[in-house]
Amino acid sequence: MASIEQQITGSIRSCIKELYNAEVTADQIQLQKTKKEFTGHLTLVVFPFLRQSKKSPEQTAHEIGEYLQAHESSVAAFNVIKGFLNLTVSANCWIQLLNDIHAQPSYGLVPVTDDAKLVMIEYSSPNTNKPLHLGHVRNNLLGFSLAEIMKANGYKVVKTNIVNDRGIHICKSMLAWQKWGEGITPEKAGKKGDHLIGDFYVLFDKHYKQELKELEAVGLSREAAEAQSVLMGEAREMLRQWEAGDKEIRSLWETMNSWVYAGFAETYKRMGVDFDKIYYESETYLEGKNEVLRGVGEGVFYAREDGSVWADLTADGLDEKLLLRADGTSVYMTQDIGTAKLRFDDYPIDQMIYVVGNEQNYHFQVLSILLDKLGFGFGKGLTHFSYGMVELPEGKMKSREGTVVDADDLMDEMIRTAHEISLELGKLDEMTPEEAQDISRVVGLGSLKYFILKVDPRKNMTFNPKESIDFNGNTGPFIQYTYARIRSVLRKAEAQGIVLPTALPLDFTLSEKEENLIQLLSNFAGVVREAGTECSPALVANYIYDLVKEYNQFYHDFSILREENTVLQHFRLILSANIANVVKAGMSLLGIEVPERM
RNA sequence: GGUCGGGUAGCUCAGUUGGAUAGAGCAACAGCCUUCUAAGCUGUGGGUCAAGGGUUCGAAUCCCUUCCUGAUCACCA
Repeated sequence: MASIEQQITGSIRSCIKELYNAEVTADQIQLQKTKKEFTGHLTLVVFPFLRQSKKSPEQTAHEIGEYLQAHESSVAAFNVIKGFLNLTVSANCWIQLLNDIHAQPSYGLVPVTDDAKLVMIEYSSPNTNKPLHLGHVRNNLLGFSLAEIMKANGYKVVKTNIVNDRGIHICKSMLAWQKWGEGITPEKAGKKGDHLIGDFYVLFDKHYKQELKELEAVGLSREAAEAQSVLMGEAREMLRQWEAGDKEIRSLWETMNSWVYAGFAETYKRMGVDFDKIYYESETYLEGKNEVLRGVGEGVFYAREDGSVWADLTADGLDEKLLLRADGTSVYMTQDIGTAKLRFDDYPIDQMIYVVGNEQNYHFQVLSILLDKLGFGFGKGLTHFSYGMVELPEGKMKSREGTVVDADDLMDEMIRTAHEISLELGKLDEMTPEEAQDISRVVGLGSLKYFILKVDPRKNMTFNPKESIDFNGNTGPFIQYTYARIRSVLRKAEAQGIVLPTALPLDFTLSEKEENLIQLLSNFAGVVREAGTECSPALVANYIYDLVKEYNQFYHDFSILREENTVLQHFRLILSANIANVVKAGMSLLGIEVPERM
């Protein structure tokens, strides 16, 4: 079905040709939504055609308007204000459009075909020495939502996670456990594994700081103290033993990591995100080293006298980048090269998207060039989906100062607050404890997710826990509430024995607001498509809010179920049902559940 | 200092390929529960779109300069 816009655009082209004998392409025609304060649905900006018409803007607009009214069936009326031609689309066109939407169960979503492009999305990417925090929450929500949006645009999607499971950081936790916690397990401590390991990491840092203080007290400089630290020396030694494959160390490492993974799994599950394939750096970093050495052999990279390996990117406007240390060990970049290679060996990836914070913009710029130099065709095409930091009203998050917001605590807090507010409002009165708990979960997590996703990813954002759980305004609960109310109306209609037709008759009158609602509703497909190219869940979020707000404002004042005119009642129920469907589909693109009642 | 973001109402944010008088929400104040669910709706006040210049019929949007702010420029990940 050609959309109304496409149909009218076509007519405008013929019009320009006939009236002014000039060819214009479709993208020269600016057909946009008419602003609220003017009558009409679609507005044509005629300024670009003045050159062809050689007449005043008003006169040109009038001529085009008259032509369209005569030749284009969907245009019922027009008015001209300055250089703007406002077109009113006929009511039966809108009803036809609603019928079309109503006939499509998954309206707005593109089905995935066998020959669809495959896009891999990497997100989350935690370290195994501490639990997930607020920064990860934004990352996880963006990554998951992005995957859903890409699927809705007809892509095959593989969600992946690269776990940074090796390195000095996990050795610090392991060492602290050996020294001050031998024998403790998550079960014994009554704690999630990731939190337990995080505690030992903090414990290491505490003892390390104390040691530095003591060394500085006897006259050593900061640098000398750091160099002499026994604790840090032991941690480094442990890393060396790990790399050498020491059985005991490896076994401890596996045990402790398994605790962390169990903890992560719980957090991911509650957050509602998942992965199709998990990579571990302990399994990919050697591959990167091989690739770098191959690069040296091919003259793409070069080795210095001390044995370290570098890439010279000055020709690309960047500087020189280290790829292997003098002792032959690999760095972050090396691992990412290895991981990229393994992924492309595993899957026929057409596009690779990395969801990683904007502090790594430079890293991905370099990675792209390095992969390209190594001959990987996908290097240049990789996408770094970069997002800004999450700050608190009090200022920046700093793990060392203990101002980190833990992901588990945060979710607990949101759910608890949702429960308290619901209870206070009497919303839970007629529910079983299980139902009440589920609603609290859906609403609490929904408000958190929506609050984070509605913001343009590129921007740094302030997360205000108090405001986020505000149940008014542009929030998840407001949308969930409207959805629940529509569902309630539909349930009651069914209970009253109202049977909805599969299609509405085309010849009855609609109010202007209802026509606008259909227009807004029909934009869903376009928004999803655009979000796919722009990679922005925020686009979807703000669209849903607009739609829901518009619906609420209009339908708040009268009772659909008491409508006397049957056709009008059917129309309003069908419109409501389709808005509910679109809201549900849109929220699901954001990874947010909608409740049947609340 | 180099590179890359960001700067829109007191606060949090929208603002489509440049289009009409720049929009929401929060906060403040004033109304609305015999109504399909008041987690809602209605109304009022609130702006030099960081500043200056340029491009044109037309700029929050594009270009240049300046200011503020964030990230990055590690043999950390």
